[in-house]
Amino acid sequence: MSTVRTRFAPSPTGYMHIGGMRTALFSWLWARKHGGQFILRIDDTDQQRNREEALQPILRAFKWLGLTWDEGPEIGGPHAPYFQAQRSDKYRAAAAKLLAEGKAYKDFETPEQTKADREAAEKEKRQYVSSRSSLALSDAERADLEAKGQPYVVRLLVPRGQKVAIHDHIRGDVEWDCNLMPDPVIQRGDGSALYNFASVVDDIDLRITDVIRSEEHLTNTSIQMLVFQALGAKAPEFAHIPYVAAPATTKKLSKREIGKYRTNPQFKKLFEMGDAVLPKLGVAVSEALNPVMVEFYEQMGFLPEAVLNALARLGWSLDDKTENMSLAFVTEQFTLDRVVKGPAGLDPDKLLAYQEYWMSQRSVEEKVVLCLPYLERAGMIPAPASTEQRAFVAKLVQSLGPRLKLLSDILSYEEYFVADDQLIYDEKGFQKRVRDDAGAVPLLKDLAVFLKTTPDFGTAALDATIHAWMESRGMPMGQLVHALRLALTGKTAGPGLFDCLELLGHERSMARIERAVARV
RNA sequence: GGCCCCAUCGUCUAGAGGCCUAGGACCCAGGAUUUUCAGUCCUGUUACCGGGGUUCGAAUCCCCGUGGGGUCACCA
Repeated sequence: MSTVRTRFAPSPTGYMHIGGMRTALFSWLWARKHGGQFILRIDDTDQQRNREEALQPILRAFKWLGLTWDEGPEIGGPHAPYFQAQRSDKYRAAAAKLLAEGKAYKDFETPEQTKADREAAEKEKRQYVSSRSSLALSDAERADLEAKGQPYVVRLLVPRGQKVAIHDHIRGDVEWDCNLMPDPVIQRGDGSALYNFASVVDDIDLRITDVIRSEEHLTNTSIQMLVFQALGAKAPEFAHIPYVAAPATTKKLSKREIGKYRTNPQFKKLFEMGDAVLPKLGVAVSEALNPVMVEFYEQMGFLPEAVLNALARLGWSLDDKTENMSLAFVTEQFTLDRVVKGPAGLDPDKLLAYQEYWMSQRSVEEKVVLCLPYLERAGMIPAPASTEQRAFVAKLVQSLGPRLKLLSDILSYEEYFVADDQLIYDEKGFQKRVRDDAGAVPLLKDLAVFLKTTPDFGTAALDATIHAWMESRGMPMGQLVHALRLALTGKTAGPGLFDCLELLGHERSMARIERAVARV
């Protein structure tokens, strides 16, 4: 049995589609599960733009998620080049071979004529098939036309009177009637190859054994099978997995619908999170950076394992209960027969749930390392953070605990990074908990006096002393908590109160209490 | 329109003839814990697209509808 070789063949479009990523993941999993190779091939046949730049975000997404490739851009391989634009001679040679063997023919019909034929067939409600008028030409006539520079395309001669069939790993047996297929163009007038042809030539050349791709290619497979046959090559195994749909729909997730997705009830949340966070990092939700793109999730501070987990569970399941799975585990367990047949909508809520789980698996130290760049990019701490700052962030992350869901959530705790006189208050909360609460101000004043003589500002010590202090006054903690939190952080919610005090320390806590009392 | 694919809670899914008065997770709603929030722990609501078969028995097999989707290029 030969080694399993799968491939993913993106076009360098400047971003990585999350649905494409899911397809790539399944392909990667299949190769890795079998100890085979995963190849990245770039379909850049008609790219005018800067390839390098347009390719980077795609490679970046693979790297971020840890989906390594064995052959392809940056690393090359035994079947280089891996860019279709650099392989045109191979396609031309293959086309010439088919031409010589009579399995393809030069079609001198003008595009206008072909189009008219197609439309006529449509009007008469009959299946359009190629006229093959050029096939009736004599060799002399053909030579004459070529000599005169009459442009032509090369079409594959579809063998009439038979069927093409595949045994798809997910769809089962699927077949098409060749009598209903027009002869597909495999080479353009300018000599360049078309996708359905180039793709097959490459799959043969790269020794691809398993083609795992999105189901929108299912129909293409009929043509490709004929090309494999014409080229005398063994066709690979096919697995057409369902496409990823927009949240709560069965429609293919598309970059063109981004405007609509903003109002999609499930998707909305993600857009709003992006709007709130991304500007702090100096970027913004855009055509290239939005919840359809992998990079969005990276920028927002999702963990790779969360995105991977969500993607793996989109259209695939292990059993009736296993939800949280690492990439290594999924690699071990992945099988194509457990891929669901229907399209699956991306579920932002579920993704968030996986994110919470995987965040809970990370140590405080790990979270700190991952959060620091966010704070630095947002300018909340100076670029190379000092040892003291790192220690402070560690303490904050520790106190935040499960409140930190996305790495970028750290950005919403500015109150721990601003100067005391710059603190912004939740005015509604301040009104309710401080101004309108008759007991609040006197209590805060008394507390300030008491804290002056409280040297130990550790959470545990504060917990004990303040509880005792309140008890001595015959008051429940509830009386103090809200007003004090508002005074210290300007907010109505946050980490435990004693954590807030310890984080800010003696001096800053005192200053903030005084400022709060003064602004009433 | 032709061809092809698909169809279980709101969502992601389990289910390969009896284990199904359909299971899990997310979401949602209650409750408990708690100084707030978050978390955690309980509890709860909600689904087999419709109609015919086959069978002692169908979510599961077959057929027909219906619905959804993909694809029909000198795009990939």
